[in-house]
Amino acid sequence: MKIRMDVALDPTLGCGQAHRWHKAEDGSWNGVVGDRKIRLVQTDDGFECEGADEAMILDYFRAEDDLDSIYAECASMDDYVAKLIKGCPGMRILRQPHWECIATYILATNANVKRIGMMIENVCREFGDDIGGTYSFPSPEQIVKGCDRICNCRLGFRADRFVEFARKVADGEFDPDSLEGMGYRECVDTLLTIKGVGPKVADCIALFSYGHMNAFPVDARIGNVLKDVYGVEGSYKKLSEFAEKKFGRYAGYAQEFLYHSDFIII
DNA sequence: CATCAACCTGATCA
DNA sequence: ATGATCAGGTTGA
Repeated sequence: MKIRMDVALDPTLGCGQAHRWHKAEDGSWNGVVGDRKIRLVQTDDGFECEGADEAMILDYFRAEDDLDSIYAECASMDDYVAKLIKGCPGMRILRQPHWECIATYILATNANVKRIGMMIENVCREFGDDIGGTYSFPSPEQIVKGCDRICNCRLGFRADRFVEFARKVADGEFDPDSLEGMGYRECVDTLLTIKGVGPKVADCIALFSYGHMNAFPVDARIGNVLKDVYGVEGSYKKLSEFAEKKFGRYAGYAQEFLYHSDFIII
């Protein structure tokens, strides 16, 4: 199926916002979203897609976002970001499934990207369904049901938090869909009630799953950029407030460009 | 509210 | 080779 869209798959799927995509040697992108095994091939005006229906993939790529106007607004807020944008066109923020996004980001604490990906694959292999050479992201129920095997996933101190969250969702105590209509602040505050979700992870989830484009996750790397480029440092709250003022309602997009400023050729 | 050590594990570095 | 250090942070004191 052919999808027409202003998008560059490499920065969008390779930037680290989603963890289950892998670029094959032939240049195609293979990944799993929920229980769908998907293959994408970049074309001049979008991409070729196998494994997902059109509505699902348009939703996942936030097809309603007009990159030109978003980039123009980001660029108008800051010269440095403006330069980065020119060097990295077609980068889109995704809309990841809520449960999957929260669960995976609970694993993303104090570990490097490689290990995060490894933990996620372990979880999928252990609890998910075999969907032909790879595994679906497990449901909360699948995790709860097999939680005595969690040690096989090598999650370390994250294991308890991960299982506890799965149990809460399975029990209906926490409903990821219920955050849908919330504003940014309420969404983040609700996410912060989850054990294993702190301010940085909450912002990642708000941005990558609930569409709060003003969210600006501050991790170690972004902290360095803010210090080196803008001369600001301090608490999460302080940096976060600086970013909100500096980059405006699309701060999340600005964050993505700043995060990868090392790799973007200006 | 700000600060700080401890935390599983696997990779990297001395 | 073997031990120290570090990595998309969060928690609890």
